Amino acid sequence: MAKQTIQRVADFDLESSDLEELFGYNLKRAYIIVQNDFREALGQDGLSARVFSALSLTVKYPNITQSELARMMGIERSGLVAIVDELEGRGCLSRVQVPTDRRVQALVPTDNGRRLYQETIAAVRAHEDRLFSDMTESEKTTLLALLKKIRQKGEQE
Amino acid sequence: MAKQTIQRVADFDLESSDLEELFGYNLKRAYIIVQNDFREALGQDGLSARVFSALSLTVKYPNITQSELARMMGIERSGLVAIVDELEGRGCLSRVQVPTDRRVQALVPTDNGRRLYQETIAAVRAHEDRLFSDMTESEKTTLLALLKKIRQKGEQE
DNA sequence: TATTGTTATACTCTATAACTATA
DNA sequence: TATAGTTATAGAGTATAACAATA
Repeated sequence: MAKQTIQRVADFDLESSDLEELFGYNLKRAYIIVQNDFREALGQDGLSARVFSALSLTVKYPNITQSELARMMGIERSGLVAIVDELEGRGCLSRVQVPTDRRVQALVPTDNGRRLYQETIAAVRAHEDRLFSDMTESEKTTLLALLKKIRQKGEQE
Repeated sequence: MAKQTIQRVADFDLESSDLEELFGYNLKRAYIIVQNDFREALGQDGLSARVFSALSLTVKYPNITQSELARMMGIERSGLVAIVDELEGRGCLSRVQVPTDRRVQALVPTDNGRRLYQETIAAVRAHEDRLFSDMTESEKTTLLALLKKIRQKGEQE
């Protein structure tokens, strides 16, 4: 059972690891928890986080192009193809030819896509409400503001 | 140039997307920024975040086993093999037979491993200090506390 | 029976590079 | 020349399932 080792680790637990003071480590651990809960909440054939994000932005900005969407999501154009394929396959949006520029395909949400989005955003909010139920409103507001501050700093550079 | 679309997106930018209010989305975006900066800061042949974490815990808890380490890092045992292989390949630790339980191989940091760890943790702290330089001490403390609160909640379940 | 370390394997997410059709 | 969408491909990082050795 390697009791010695387990014992010693427990003894040292009082002084925390260097990792516990790092933002990167804590962000990752927190993110994994939220993401796993997201997946469980949306179930077997629910949307993945990235597909949900793409649907959200398409519903918000109908006729958005894939390049614009990629830029907003912070990923490469090429990575969006599979995401849009999935949303098109689920009947959530159409790729529509734009007469003024035939290179572009505007993404247009269908009624079905809008309906699925409303259902999904409700489920996502319920999952976050539950997972963050032990935070006060003030703590939640602060946390969001600080996360956005990191994003601003990162996007400056 | 699909000016219409770009124009409309810009117009709507005033009211923010639903995603901006979600913890999952903001955590992911923030985490990606910190992680990319970590990679840049540590350079071409620097340690990856996960290898750095494993080294940190091995230095802190010499003689830890791989199973314990996996548990602490929140990943599967099998995933640790490649990480420990890399650290062994870099001469940062040894797998040592434990006489009392011959299934176990204790991870023992070498002097070289401890030296690399000290160099790396200094570089990591410098990277985080720089990246978070526009936050006050109070904001940083609050952010860490709130991230830990998410972790506690997640690990309860 | 259960656990440790390990291998094989597959899946998700992402990036890079090159292609095509347009502009 | 440059851009939009696409394909092919590769690389992290992770999980699951099974195995041998050992408890």
